[in-house]
Amino acid sequence: MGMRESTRDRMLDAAEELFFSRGIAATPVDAVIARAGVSTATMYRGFPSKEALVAAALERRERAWIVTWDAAVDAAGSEAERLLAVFDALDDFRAERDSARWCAFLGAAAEHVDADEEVAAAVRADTEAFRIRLERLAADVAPGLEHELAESLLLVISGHLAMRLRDPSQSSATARRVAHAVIAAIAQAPAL
Amino acid sequence: MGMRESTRDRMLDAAEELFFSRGIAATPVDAVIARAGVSTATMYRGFPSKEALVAAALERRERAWIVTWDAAVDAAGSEAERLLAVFDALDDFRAERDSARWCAFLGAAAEHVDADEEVAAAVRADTEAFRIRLERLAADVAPGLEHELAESLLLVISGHLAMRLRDPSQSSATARRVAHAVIAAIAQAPAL
DNA sequence: CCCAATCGACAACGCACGTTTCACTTCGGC
DNA sequence: GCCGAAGTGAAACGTGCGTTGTCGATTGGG
Repeated sequence: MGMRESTRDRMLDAAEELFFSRGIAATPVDAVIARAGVSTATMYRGFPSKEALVAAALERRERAWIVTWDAAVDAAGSEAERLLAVFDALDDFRAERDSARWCAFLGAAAEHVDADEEVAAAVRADTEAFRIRLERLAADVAPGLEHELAESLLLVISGHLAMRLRDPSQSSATARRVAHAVIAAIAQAPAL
Repeated sequence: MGMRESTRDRMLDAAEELFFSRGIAATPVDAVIARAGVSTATMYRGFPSKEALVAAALERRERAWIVTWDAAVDAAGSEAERLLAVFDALDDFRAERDSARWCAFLGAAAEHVDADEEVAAAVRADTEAFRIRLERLAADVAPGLEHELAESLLLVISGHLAMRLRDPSQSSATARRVAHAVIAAIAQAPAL
């Protein structure tokens, strides 16, 4: 019933590269199959549907993103720098793969509006994981206000990713500057 | 060659409501036609293609958004309040129409990745108009730094809209707070 | 009142895409 | 070397959708 790991990897590689750079709806299953060098039957034996393939690709990307993020946080110094390291991770992640011109989860959320429970669940899981990790880092910078700070930073990061959707070459400098202002405002004036 | 104005309006009403709430690709032309109470032939006599209909709906929405935004700016007091009025306008715009649960232009950008010149042009035009109007308002708050401030606020607004994509009921409070911090940081420390 | 423009109803075409099936071949552990 | 699992290649199906065409009814300005 299963499929060989190398085959599965090739399929997910192709799915990631095509779905998340050209768009999910705009990429036919045939294109993924051709890119992976796999037959139609093989794909449908490994994944029940296109949607399942999309969800699997999203989940694998989520795990890869966490690894990149963790590495950037570990490389940072102060608590504030560890919090801002998410922008380094964003840059690293984009540099590593062509398909990360913009956020796959943002794109998936925009394409699958109210439908597709499997994909929607992956998007929700990503957002939640993101928020929780931000809160953990924010607690070291602004104890007691980590919820507020994390929510604000989540908005800044989403804004950066949304800007990238229109202009994929956009640097993270503006986002970093905004994030810095937010951290300063919350950390320096905790009574605000 | 033309079409009666009332017919065109009904078509654009239906297009806006369906395309921008359910998604463009997920909405067949038939659905728009049915909703507008119009025949297939009539629609294709007025618009050469689905893409043209989408572009026309985007352009009309752009104009409506500008009206809402202007009204909110005029209702505001100080220069800083006039700059922050964009969030009031965002709330007003969403309250006025169901289809404004999230940003139509953000959604269109996500769905039409590299293709569709007509739609892409409308998205670019919206982003540019947005930036220019923000710069004009920002010039009164932080003279000489209006480009920097406008770019930051554009990011904050995009972030708010992206968050709404995942949770359409999200209020603009967080975005407003972040925007306030950005304005304070740039206006109070112009040498930064 | 008339005529031309506009519109509605409906059928049809063509195509692209997701999915299934089938007959056959290759791979890999026992 | 055997045998089941995994993969190939190609064809086919069903369907949904964008688009076109026809034709009779409706409309509205001169």
